[in-house]
Amino acid sequence: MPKRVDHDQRRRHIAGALLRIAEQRGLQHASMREVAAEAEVSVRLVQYYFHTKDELLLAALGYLGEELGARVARRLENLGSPPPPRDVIHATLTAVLPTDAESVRLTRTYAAFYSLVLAEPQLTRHGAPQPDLLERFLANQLRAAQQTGVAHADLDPDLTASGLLALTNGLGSSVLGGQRDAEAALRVLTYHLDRLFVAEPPAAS
Amino acid sequence: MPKRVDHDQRRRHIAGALLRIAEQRGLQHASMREVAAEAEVSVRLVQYYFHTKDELLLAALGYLGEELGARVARRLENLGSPPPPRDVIHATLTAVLPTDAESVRLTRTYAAFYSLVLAEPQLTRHGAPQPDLLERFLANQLRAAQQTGVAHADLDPDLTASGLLALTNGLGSSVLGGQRDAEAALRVLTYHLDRLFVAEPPAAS
DNA sequence: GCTTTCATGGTACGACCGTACCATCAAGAG
DNA sequence: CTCTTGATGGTACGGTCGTACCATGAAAGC
Repeated sequence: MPKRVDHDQRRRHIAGALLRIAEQRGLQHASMREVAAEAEVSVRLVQYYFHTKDELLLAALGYLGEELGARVARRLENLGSPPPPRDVIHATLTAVLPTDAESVRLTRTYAAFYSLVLAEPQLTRHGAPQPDLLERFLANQLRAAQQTGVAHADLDPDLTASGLLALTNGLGSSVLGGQRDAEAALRVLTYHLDRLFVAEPPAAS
Repeated sequence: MPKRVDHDQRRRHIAGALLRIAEQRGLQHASMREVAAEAEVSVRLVQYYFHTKDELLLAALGYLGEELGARVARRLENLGSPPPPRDVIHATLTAVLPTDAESVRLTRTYAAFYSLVLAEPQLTRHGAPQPDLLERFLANQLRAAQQTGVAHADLDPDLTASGLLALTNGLGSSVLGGQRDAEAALRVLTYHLDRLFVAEPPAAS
């Protein structure tokens, strides 16, 4: 046997190069040659680890999803234990709002893939269950907040959770598009979050 | 002089072909040759009316903006006079939410341009003042609704208007992405709209 | 009636694309 | 030691891209 190589590491390295190009210059410039140059490997090697360009794109999108999930998880771990639902919701939403360098990078890269998967849905035939999952998570946090009395009781948790996620995505788009800066977006998000929770939470029992 | 031709009409015809391709197959497939074929003209003619591809893209984006503005205006005209602010807001937001065939077409086409202008901002150096304008319009409608007592008085009109627009854009993205159908999006939007207005408006004075 | 000029067609050029093909090197198996 | 095989490099092929170039009708001005 010749030298064995960690395929997963190589694939992540190359896919990372594609994600960097996608974020900085858009997927239009993510050709096999450009990706190879960015990863500092030969084009042949890109072909070797990803037999076709579609496979490379799909894998890169998967890694990107992993990165975003890891960011959300990391931010949730940094909260106290048990974390107040309001902090959980705030941390989750600001994790996907382009406010710092990492979230700008992630959301910009996602945006680069957005119109591609719109135009070629066969790339991701396994329907992404991610967003639905996040919505359910947020709705459950809202329900918990209602039961402890910190969130208004008359809220519909499902509709509110859907709205919060859509609001955050819309704000993120406007930030990336330059129509608003991150602080303004955060102000809008915080304002709407404030309206869901009671001003004076009941004294701890 | 030889036969004169209405340049504006020819440009709209060709740009319309590009917009059709962008909506149906994405801007990746909007090459000069494909646009010419879709418009049923020669490639030379596309070059003649748009000296470069960037000029074609930019003009098409402008025409698309015109179309969307016309749709919003048309829907606003169909309201009674004077139209209640709540109806104005609802009509404006549902105009940009992909609920019927026309709005799906418009938002899909916009989405196709989105990542392009993110990647190549020099395409639109004249910063689009459109969204800010729409936000101000919505904020003013909210203020009017507050003064007549149909909207809650403690709302911040600017932050609320920004939120409504971002919410609608986020909902639109999820509809186009297939994570939600149009009815579900409309349900979320209506729910949030309902929360802004008082349940029982004061009797007309 | 010639000549200018707008509108249009066809095509060629250089660049880049994704991918297939043909090699070579090196390390473990026998 | 040889042979198999995983990892890698280089390159060529067919295709499409945006654009430049060279044409040709046809209508209006003189």
